[in-house]
Amino acid sequence: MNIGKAAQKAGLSVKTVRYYANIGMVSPQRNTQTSYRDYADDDVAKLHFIGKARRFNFNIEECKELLSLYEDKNRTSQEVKTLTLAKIAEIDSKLTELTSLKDQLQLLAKSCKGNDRPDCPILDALSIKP
Amino acid sequence: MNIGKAAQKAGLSVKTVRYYANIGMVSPQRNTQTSYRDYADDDVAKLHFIGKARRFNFNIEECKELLSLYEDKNRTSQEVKTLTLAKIAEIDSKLTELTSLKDQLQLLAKSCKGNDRPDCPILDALSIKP
DNA sequence: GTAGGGCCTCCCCTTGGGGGAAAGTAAAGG
DNA sequence: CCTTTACTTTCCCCCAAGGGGAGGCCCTAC
Repeated sequence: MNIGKAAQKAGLSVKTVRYYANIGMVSPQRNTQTSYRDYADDDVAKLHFIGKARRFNFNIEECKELLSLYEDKNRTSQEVKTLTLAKIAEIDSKLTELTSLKDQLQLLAKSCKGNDRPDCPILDALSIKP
Repeated sequence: MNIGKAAQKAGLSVKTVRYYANIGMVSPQRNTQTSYRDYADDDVAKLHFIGKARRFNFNIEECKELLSLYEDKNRTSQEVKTLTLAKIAEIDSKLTELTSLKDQLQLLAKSCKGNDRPDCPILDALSIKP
């Protein structure tokens, strides 16, 4: 099938699917006359797989790893689990960081009256030396 | 002072400081002979202010807003507080999203034995249609 | 025949700078 | 005074993960 149909089936944009082809992640056959990309059902399954992995915050490089594991019938489940745990840890540290930021901002916001006067503890905090 | 000294005082890289000059966020004087940027203490204070705001996850455009409020002695504290609350809300929605991702990944990881066998519920989940 | 839509490649754009080249400048050492 | 070294300048390319659009084929429908 053509790229438009494949993209639609996989729930991705045509641009995205073409990008994945360009970086060699999902390489469809080519129609020799038209040079149109020709996606098999198997390709669409991969695209769909990648789409889900991306939504789970795996980046392109990690998606490539997952995809090669997905295609390797001899992989161990441990290999996949390791990647997943690493991703969880990564998300966790991001969560910690964001939570800390939020807490600090909330403290600042609470200390600021938010009225018509110019004195603002938030700006004061941002100007304090280190 | 020269850019290196200013960057060091502000705790930023020279590249970053030059970038902020290029986008018109902190515009130092120029030495007319050498065309070296010449940072005043006031400029360094702004750089430092921006550095802190960036660490609070404010993007460049928001930093510009904060900076103009910072420089405007007639601003109301409400204007600043509004920006801060918006940033808190933004961080909050990011937290929600990441937490949901983490929960889903943890469910998957828990269901995967992580052993030498090839059967892997994680990959299975990624291949399920939607 | 021609109008529309789908597909192709190619190029520029995004954020917030990083890396490095080529060339001018300043400060320190012999 | 001369050289070396450190600093600064502008300029250009690079990152992720595509998005937007131009210009040009290809196919189908009317």
